[in-house]
Amino acid sequence: MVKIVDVAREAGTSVATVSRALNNNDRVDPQLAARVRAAAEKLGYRPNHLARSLRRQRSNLWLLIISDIEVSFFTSVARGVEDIAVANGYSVVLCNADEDETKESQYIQLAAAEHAAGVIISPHSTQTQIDRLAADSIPVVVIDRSIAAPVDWVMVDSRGGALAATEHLIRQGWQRPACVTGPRSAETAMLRRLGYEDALRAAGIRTRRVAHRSFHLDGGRAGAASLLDRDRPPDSFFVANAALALGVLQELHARGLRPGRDVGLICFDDAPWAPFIDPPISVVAQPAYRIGTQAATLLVDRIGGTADAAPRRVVLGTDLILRESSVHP
Amino acid sequence: MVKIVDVAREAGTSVATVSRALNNNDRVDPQLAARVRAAAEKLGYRPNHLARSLRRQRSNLWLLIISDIEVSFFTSVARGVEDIAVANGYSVVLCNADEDETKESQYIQLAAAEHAAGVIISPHSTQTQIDRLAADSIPVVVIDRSIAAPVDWVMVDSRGGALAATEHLIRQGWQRPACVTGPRSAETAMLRRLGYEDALRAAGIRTRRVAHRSFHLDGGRAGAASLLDRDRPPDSFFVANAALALGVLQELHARGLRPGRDVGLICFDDAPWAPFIDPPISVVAQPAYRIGTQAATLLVDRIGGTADAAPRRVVLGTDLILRESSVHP
DNA sequence: TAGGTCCGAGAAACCGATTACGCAACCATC
DNA sequence: GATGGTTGCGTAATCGGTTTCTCGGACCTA
Repeated sequence: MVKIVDVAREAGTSVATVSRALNNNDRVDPQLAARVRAAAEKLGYRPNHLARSLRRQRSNLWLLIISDIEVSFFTSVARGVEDIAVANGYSVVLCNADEDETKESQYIQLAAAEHAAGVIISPHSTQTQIDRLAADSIPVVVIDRSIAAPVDWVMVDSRGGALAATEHLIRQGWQRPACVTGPRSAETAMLRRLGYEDALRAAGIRTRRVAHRSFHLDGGRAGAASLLDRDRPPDSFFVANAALALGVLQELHARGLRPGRDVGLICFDDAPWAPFIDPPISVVAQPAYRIGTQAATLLVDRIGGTADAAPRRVVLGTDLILRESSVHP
Repeated sequence: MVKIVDVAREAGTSVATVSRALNNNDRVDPQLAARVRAAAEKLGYRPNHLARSLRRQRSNLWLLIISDIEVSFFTSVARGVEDIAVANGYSVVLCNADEDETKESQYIQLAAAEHAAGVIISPHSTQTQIDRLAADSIPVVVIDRSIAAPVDWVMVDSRGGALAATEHLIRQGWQRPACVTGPRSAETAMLRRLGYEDALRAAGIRTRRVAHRSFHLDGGRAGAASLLDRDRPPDSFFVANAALALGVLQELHARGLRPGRDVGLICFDDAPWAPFIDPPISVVAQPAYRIGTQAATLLVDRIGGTADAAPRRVVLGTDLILRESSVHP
């Protein structure tokens, strides 16, 4: 492993000059700098990131802490984050907190131990200890969920998306829309419920048909079943995420109900399979990749800029993608 | 940030002893060790990973270099890797090479610069410069594709899986199976084609119906179209991965052909949506999570053990999951 | 009691970069 | 021509741990 002294010797100069020439933040005679660069090139010198980070008290690693790596929404986010990170000379450590508070807090500790340059996190709950990062002055950007602490965040307009989706169902002619959403503790679940209720209110529909379940396939199935077993069952569903929607689809299928004919169906998240289900599913698409790039851009700014600039909040809009599952016959 | 000298002062001992006590690899008086641990606990001491890694000449980071982060196969692998890594005190840097040779080689450089403890990689091609890692004596485990270099790897029995899938189609009564697979340069694409051909040979079917396309939706659609436009078109499809299968589905749909009635269809990879397509898709399931844990386990062993132990190769079997798309009416 | 062995712990070197500090050369000003 | 300010570069301190080296004392043996 060739190190900086080797380059210095080759170029006939000191290590300080090599460092300055290669990081060109300081004044070095252009000719000398060229000689240094040539020497570095010739020897194939690669700076040791560990040494550099130790001295600088800051590595060039970002931690991206997401709640579930197998959810396509998060992988798209991750891709967006990574593209921007790499373009700015950072590397991304992907951490899968798995909806587990303990794991999440371990990763937050890790960020400190590795002296991460920054953290992007979709917090498990409002209890998430963002302040620990602030204590080590590690910049943070929060995604997907809002948070009380004064930090940058990027969110999607969940309520607005839910409103648009439910309005669409009603405009199609469905009379009794229901909402299958996530747990009350999840902010996105609540916001999507609220958007659904906004639409009902606007349309003068009194009966709220809401099921809160865990954000998984089983939850969707159970939620749909409980709603369909009511006295005046719903004729259409607004579902708060893709995993839930698969469960709802299962239950509908089991009861011989076909979306786009017997019931209406629209859900959050444009999962890659949504167009290929029969019938293709109407969705509220979240700009997942853009959430990633936006969050990453905020982080780059925050790292470069002053630490105490006012927090910036970005709310991205959703797109309504209409397919066949929501059609009223 | 509390550091090791603070702990030493608190415990009334030297930094060397603190280091030894906390890493308990050396003999320290148990009572003293307890005092040190108590002091560390009291002060909330967290070792600085950068300093440790610099001295040890090895960090506790793994690089996981995968070819496409949005493919569910790889996210499952990633999850498997991460679970084992974290259990062994490592953290995983997820690197998305995006089927791009340049990006891949940058990540390989990064592994050296960060003095990664190990690398798990699904190599872009046989040209992948694994040897650069060997030069820095960074342990490597290769996944998904085999490779000439003497390294550990974990693969799936692609050929066997393809054989089983095609045999199944033939046994169902389909007469003219075709194969839509990836580019010739991809080993998995070729192995799956070979398995398909093994089955044809065994059944005495002469006509090979094969389309090589890129491993994407568009490739699947184009491949299916070209096969269906032949004089004696296929009546069934063995498709080499899930993205291709979506394209094939599109093309079938466009021509009014329904899997499980007009044509047979089976594909590699049990994508999360496969059971929810109408009709549900029969698949050859790869044990993606287990590939991850296996690779990670090999890496842990390799890091701990001698560097020049003989390379170990693991081939995991596939599971045939039969749903409706492959049924012969 | 003297001499040898063993064990635990402290002092100091070390990992490889960045950077504070200081020196020398050069230029401009009075 | 002395003074003061720049500029360009080298020396050495520094980041925070781990590990080697060394030494003092306890223990054992003769």
